[in-house]
Amino acid sequence: MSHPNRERADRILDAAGELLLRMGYRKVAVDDIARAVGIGKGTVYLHWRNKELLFQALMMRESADLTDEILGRIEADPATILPHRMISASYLVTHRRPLVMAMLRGNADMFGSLGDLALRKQQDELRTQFEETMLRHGLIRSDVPNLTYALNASTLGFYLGDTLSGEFEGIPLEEKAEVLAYMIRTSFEPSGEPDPRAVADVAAELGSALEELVSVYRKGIYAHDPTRAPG
Amino acid sequence: MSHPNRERADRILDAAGELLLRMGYRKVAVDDIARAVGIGKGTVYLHWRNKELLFQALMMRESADLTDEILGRIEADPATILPHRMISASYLVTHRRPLVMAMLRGNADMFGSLGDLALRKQQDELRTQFEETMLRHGLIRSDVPNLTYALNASTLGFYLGDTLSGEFEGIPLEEKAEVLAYMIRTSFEPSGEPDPRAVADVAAELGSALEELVSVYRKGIYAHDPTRAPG
DNA sequence: GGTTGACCAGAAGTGCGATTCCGGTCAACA
DNA sequence: TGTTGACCGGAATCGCACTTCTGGTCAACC
Repeated sequence: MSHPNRERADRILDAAGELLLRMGYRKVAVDDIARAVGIGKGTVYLHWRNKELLFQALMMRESADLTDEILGRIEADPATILPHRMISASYLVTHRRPLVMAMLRGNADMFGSLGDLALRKQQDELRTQFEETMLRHGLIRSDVPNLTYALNASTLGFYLGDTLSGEFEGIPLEEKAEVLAYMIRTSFEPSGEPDPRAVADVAAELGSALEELVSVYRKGIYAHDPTRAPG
Repeated sequence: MSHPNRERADRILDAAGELLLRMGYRKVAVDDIARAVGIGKGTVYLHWRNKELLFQALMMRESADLTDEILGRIEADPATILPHRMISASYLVTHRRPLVMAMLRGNADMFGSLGDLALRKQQDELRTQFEETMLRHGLIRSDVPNLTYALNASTLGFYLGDTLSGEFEGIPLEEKAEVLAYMIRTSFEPSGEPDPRAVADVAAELGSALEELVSVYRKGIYAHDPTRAPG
């Protein structure tokens, strides 16, 4: 038991994700997943203590991949960390991942999967650090009232708009991302060209924070906890 | 039947609103409403052909009052029509009306009440006219990409944020409205002082459009249609 | 030691008859 | 003529027994 096959774990997660998209959390039986992979049901339990942890792992892997994607963009072009580019890139990357979108939408299904996870704290800290770093380097205006709320509320509608109403379904994702970028740039960034030095510094600082986040994610994916809760 | 008492109609709507807030659409029986007013159930049907129309009337009255409130502000100070003030004023006024908020939230309950109403078209036209007029008078920047979507998506989060998550519950409504105003002003309005002449013109133009809307609302409230649908 | 799948308990779903509820009508009444 | 409330039918809800499903375990097997 000491070292369950990591490659097999990934195959399990692949199958779980596929089934999740097709049938929703409720309808996916652990047995289905095992059969799809061609292993016994018990084997799944060698990897994760229960069904919920399995799906948590799936979401963590998805989040890790997503974050990696953003990291890649930052490496390719440090200016990606500019708020309007960072936020619109996140929007695009998120919307192109069906599992993540399903998670964002699926309030009813699979709640708790990431809801009460300790990762929330991690993500909050990242957000706070993002804002603080940007402010410190002058890449976000200092006169924005209630920055945290402002960013949240202004951005939220872009994520939720598609879900309800479907009024703007026809607009291509890229165009929506550009609208979001426009709004962030005009409302939250100073006018004029950003200082390249500041950009490089922030890219380094945020890059390592993101790498840290990815490693926390990845650690969580395969961490099956053999201890049993008392009681 | 020809002229059911208008004052009585208002008392019925008062009771309906109160009960609606307390128990939700489903649980409110027409009998409850009648009893609360102290009249017979049949009398209610002298005013509206069925329950749904009654609640539609309630929502129209609420919308009319709300619009009137905004009109009052415009009259008191024409500069209220500036996008950032108009939108934040609407936000405030809306959030202070429990019935309207209940309507916005209550997807499950009372759907169709205003959903498939022809008023949508009316409101869409108003929105379009708002944008078009603002652009024409130079009170909205002409370089905003996809203006309609931009305004919608940027604003939506402020209305929905409170509903889900409750993360920012502690922030006073006025402060949130100011954040919204800041975002609209910086993203959608030109820099520099607005031309007072343009403000006055737009105030007049939009004022009459809003008055028109109010009169459509008011007409709808008491308009019981004696004709019966065929079939 | 690693893996399996038959097995179990309890949770979730189903079917359906009995019951309650309530929107809408209309004969009777003031 | 305006108003009422008893009444009706259909729809929603409830109760409950019966069935199916499925997360998790563990003895047996490789």
